Amino acid sequence: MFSNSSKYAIKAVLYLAIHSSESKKIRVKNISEPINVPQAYIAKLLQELSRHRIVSSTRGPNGGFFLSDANMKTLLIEIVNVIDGEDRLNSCLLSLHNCNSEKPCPLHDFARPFRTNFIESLEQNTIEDLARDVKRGKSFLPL
Amino acid sequence: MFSNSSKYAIKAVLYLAIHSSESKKIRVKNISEPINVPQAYIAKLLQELSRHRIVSSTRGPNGGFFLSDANMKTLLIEIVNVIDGEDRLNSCLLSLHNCNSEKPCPLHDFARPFRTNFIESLEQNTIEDLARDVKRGKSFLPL
DNA sequence: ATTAAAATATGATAAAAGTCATATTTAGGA
DNA sequence: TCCTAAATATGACTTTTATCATATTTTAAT
Ligand code: FES
Ligand code: FES
Repeated sequence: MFSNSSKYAIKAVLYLAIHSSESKKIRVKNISEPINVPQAYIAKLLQELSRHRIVSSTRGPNGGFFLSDANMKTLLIEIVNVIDGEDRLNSCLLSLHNCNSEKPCPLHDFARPFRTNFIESLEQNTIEDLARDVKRGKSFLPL
Repeated sequence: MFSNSSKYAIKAVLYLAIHSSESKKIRVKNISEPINVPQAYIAKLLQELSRHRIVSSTRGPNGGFFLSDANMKTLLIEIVNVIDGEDRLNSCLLSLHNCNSEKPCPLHDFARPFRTNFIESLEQNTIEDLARDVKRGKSFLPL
């Protein structure tokens, strides 16, 4: 479904959503441990996310990563698209490329309802929404 | 969702379901082309499937692969499990391992209803069912 | 029996995904 | 201004997945 990298990215951004703010930056060392991802790996992913303005960062002493108010509105699909590319979630289950709902492949109907639904969830929900669920005890960490 | 190998395997078995029989064996050369998978690759997968009695085969002249009546009853999940292992479809979206419906991770509810449903389809439908859909014009090839 | 045609077993190579290492740049504090 | 702490850029290494190649075994036909 997601690549490993996307899972890591989501975990990292969610961690920042819950624990960081403009006035409380977190450095990569202190992100990697609680989300259980190798430091050098998550550093690279955060840099990529930063380039796409999905997370914010400042360098130097007391620098680190954080989510701005705007960052909190990031849709989950944006994170996945940046890391995995736009095709991964949409491609045919059997990788047939000229298939669609008019000419569905033999597995199309097994998965379509779910997939549509799932992708819509990713398109409609923000990081802020996920963080809120956690705060309300609707979903759980640790990551 | 599926690995490439699983997709190939499903395509190959489905092709056999539609075109082969005990009295009409098909050799690997004549499977690989219509399903659009490299010959050496699909050969290896068919051997693995054969070892697990998901397809049948005989060697020597006029040999080849085919599906016995029993093979036609193979559940789709069996193919996937043989090729991808049993965990791939079931693991948490964020790869958290101590998560369940009691303590769902932040993405759990996005995907669970659909995933359960999808896996059930794979557990309930056989290759024969897929082939029937194709024959009835409910779903389409080519692979 | 001999030969040829097929699957089978085994392993080598290539490409992609995941992981690690390090030199450079930026920003803050002494 | 100079030093230090942080992200950034770049690239090397490792593991997994995908792909290709080949020698062996089995079976059928002559
Ligand atoms: S999943 Fe194959 S046609 Fe839609
Ligand atoms: S998908 Fe993560 S807990 Fe179920």
